[in-house]
Amino acid sequence: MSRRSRRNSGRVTLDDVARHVGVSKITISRALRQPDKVSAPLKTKIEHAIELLGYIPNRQAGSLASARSHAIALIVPSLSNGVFSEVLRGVDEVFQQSGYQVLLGHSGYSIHEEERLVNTYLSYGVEGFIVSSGQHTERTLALLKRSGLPVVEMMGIPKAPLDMAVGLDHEAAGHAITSALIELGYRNIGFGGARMDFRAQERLNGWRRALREHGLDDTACLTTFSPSTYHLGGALLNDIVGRFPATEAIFFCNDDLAAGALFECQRQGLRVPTDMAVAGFNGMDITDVVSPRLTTVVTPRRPIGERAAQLLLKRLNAEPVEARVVDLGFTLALRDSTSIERA
Amino acid sequence: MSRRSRRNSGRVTLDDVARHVGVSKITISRALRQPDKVSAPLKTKIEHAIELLGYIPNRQAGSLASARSHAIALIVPSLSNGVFSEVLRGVDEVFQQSGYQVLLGHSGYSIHEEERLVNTYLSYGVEGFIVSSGQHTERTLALLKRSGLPVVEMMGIPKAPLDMAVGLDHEAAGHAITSALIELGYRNIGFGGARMDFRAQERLNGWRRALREHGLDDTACLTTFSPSTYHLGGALLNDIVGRFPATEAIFFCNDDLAAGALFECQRQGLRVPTDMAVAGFNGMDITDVVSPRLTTVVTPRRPIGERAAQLLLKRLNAEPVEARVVDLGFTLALRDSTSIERA
DNA sequence: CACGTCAATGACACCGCTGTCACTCGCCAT
DNA sequence: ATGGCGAGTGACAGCGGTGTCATTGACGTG
Repeated sequence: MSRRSRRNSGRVTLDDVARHVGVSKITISRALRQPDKVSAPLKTKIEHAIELLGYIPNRQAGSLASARSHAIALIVPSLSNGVFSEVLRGVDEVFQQSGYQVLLGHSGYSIHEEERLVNTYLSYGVEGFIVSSGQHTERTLALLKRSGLPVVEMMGIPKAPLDMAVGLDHEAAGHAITSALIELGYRNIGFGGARMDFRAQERLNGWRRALREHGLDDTACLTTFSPSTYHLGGALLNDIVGRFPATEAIFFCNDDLAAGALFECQRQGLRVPTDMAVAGFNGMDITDVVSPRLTTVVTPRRPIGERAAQLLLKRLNAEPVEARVVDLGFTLALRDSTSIERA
Repeated sequence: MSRRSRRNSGRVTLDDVARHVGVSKITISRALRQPDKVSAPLKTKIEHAIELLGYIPNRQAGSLASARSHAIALIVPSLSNGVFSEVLRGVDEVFQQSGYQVLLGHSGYSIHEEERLVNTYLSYGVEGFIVSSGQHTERTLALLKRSGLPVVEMMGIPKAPLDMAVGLDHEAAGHAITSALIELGYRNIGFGGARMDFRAQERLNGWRRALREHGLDDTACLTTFSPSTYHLGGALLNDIVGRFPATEAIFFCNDDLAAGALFECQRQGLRVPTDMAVAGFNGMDITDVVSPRLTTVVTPRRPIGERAAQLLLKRLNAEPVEARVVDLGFTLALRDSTSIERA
């Protein structure tokens, strides 16, 4: 009697469970989704049958029938960058018990790969997006707009948000740290950048504005689009020192570069901060354990993830969202690597 | 005429495209999946219509109808751990052009969360799994077995592989690095471990075996299940030195701890390796840029990811797999942090 | 006692796509 | 002229669930 049609996949289905229990399949479906609508004894029998048969619901079929995927997409530029793994943790925490599945993708800092991912996730029927702020392709924008789905851009604060946004003002942060260095007495301040995405560029703009406001020179700037590594931090340091020997301090666009530069200084016997002051960006763990401890801009990575997830969740539940754009700010951590004890 | 039934989601469907072009929907489907079966002029018209209408295929429907999801699941313990982000890169690279979608999940080192993820991905109808080796729940094993899907365990070499496996022998690696330290002349060698998962435990076992083989003391061992951090590396160093003052060298179960210990030494003015030798595990970038450079065991993380993906892909394509278990080995990097220049 | 109400369950169509098989038509070999 | 063949296209029935509405029977109420 349990003969299967030719096309049947062989998996245990709702029908199999229903037949085993002797009820209709819709009752099984209800027992799983609206347990209070099914009588207790029947529910118990159904649970046993499910366990016995090893039934696993088919989400594809469920989503198709209900036009609900209960999934959202989170697209980050990189998964090897510690910055995003903390954001991810924040997002995960919020969505953990929400009943939504988080589909995670990484674009490798490519807006075309991002576009591909958006397309893929749309074809999966996700109900919302968390993407990182910055540039998107025209097509990405069109896809998101046409989908009508809620979108949260995170990390930066876009000038023209697609929908919602959570992050911080990277230009202001770059300006703040540079101003602090100036206040400490540094005059020849360089900039070292790698993986110059939109936000790194903004930090650079802040650095430049601060210097110009004080009538200081803003030529000691070296950047590359290569991925950021410790090694590259050391290389940038050497390049900057080589080309701009007067440099007293360098603001690196992230902590990896700053730490790499610090290590290079140690290797060369350059004293930090006496011979060279170094500042980073993000406030990663490493800045707090090296000697001297690294000055940096602490960014609220995990809160950004949490807040982005909360915003999206509210919109998914059709709850009102107080503010569509949330600036979570930043904190300056002025530490030993830029101390004032100079000659 | 384009009136929609009440249940229609409002999205553009294959039918909409078909009506627009004036052919049947199966032809549109074919134009997308088997382009050579559709005449050239028609194909062009179809492409235009798809572009114009903004049609995005519904993967749920497609998977349901074809009983193929073209997706595989990759479950790693952690996404903040740099080790796995490299594995991930290897996997991604192989699957990039394969037509398979990689669904990525992280278990947070919890076998119960892993079980939940396996269940979730099965309900998505994935066609294969890459999971990390080590302990699994009974239920996880049952689910995987019952599914009949190909499974690759990666990182370690399980004694009883579920199906396929790619990795290295962590016990042998722990033994090798400890033996190397002994050969260098160290006699009081400690072990510091955090996030003591299955593989870290194996490294510890290797450390112990090496010491015993040489009649050396194996009590200077401190471990914790807490997540591994730089800070914790420093704390473990202090604890070990405090409780086992004779310790001359410490093998840490990963590079984060080793680097943290090195930084703590620097802070305290302890000379490395003269006062204390330090070794790590994995060969992360940082080991190569700090001063002194850290001795470590270099593990083939990216190749593990690539190989795991290749194995899975072969099985998905029903190609023969030469070896179900692949040991990719490891390399000792004996560097300055364990140099022989002792007093 | 008739009636409305509510809890519990079922029947049926449909979500959007693909497997399968059938059909049409032009062309070439016989 | 006839038949066979392959390229190009279509009809139909699912895939495994869920939305919607109907049905049944027990119970409380005036």
